[in-house]
Amino acid sequence: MGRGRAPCCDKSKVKRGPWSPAEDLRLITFIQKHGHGNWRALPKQSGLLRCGKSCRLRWINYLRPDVKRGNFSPEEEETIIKLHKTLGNKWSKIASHLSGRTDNEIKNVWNTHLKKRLTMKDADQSPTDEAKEASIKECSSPSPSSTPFISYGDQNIEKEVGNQEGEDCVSKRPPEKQEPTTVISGQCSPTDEPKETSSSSCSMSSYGSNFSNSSRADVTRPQDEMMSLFNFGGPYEVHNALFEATDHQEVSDDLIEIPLESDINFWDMLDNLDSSQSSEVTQQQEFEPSQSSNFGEKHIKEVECSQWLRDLENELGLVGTTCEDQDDPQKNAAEQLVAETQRDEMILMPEIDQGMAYFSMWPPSPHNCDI
DNA sequence: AATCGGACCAACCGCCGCGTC
DNA sequence: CGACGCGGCGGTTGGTCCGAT
Repeated sequence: MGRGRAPCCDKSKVKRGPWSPAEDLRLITFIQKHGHGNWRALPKQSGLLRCGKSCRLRWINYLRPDVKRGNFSPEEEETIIKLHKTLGNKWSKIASHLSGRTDNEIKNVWNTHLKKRLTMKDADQSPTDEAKEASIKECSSPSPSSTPFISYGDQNIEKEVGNQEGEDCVSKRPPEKQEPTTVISGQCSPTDEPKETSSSSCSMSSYGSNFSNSSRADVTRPQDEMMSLFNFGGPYEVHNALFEATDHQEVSDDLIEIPLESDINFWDMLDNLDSSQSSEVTQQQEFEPSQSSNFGEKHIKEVECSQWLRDLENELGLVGTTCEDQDDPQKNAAEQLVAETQRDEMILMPEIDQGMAYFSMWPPSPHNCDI
């Protein structure tokens, strides 16, 4: 405390703004392999042009396997309201009681509608409007499809919320803890307020991904759509298996075979495909080759990468490219991909298929997403 | 069809607390 | 014991989307 605050990173050398799919993938892959022991060092080790804080934030708020996406269920909202009553703006504490929810997300929900809802209630002590109905619904008639997500297993919720009457709908709900990647069926629950449940929320479930939920942004943002195709959960279902292992720093390589930082070309290819990617600092500059050798699996990865690229090219119809050489084929594939991508304004989307990652093209426009 | 304003959310910023040296 | 580094937290902002006009 009271110490001069050192900047977390050199802002001039890091990329800022929205994360690209390639960056997400790189971060995910790196953390899968190595965990996130040191956030500050992570960007350099992974080759990301981001500050460690940004990586951490991205991971915690979005990429983490157990992060839950989508609309908050009425039960969750009720819990937030109650916890906020006692804890105030301690978003992280509140988040700790809502499994899969991040403080940032809770904060957003609070600031966007919960706060308004409460002020409406306060303004009108005898509400007869929608707010009242909504609140009644929330407590009295949870839809069978709207499984509560609250981690009621957190027994200390009642310690911290000591003044909870215990008569509320929340406390009456069974401690039903769901799998982190379970589809959030409540999104389309009839109990949801229409204004907060976009119709597209439901339709997105047709993606076949658990990332089906929710918010408008989830539906329309390219990276979200991309991730829905990951076959990941959470947003990234990558994981349940993967990240259980990651947390223990032991990831079996057969789980996901996305070429990691050992192949700069791969990441460059991805980065090139991302039109928004800044090219101020090259990966090569930031990432020292010696680091890649530390991983000791370079050769294996090259083979895997080669195989991966072959599949990729097959997937993309880029047949005819020889893949015997490690560099040129990749480069050719990348160049073709870049050309095609730029032409079609498409972005490479990865899929994980039985341990083999490959990419499929996907339409960035929501209009093209009616699968 | 175009414009505008609100809603929403991801990401950034700066401060704080804790652990380590 | 103080300086430093790092992670975490909460507030705020900027961008995007959508509905209303």
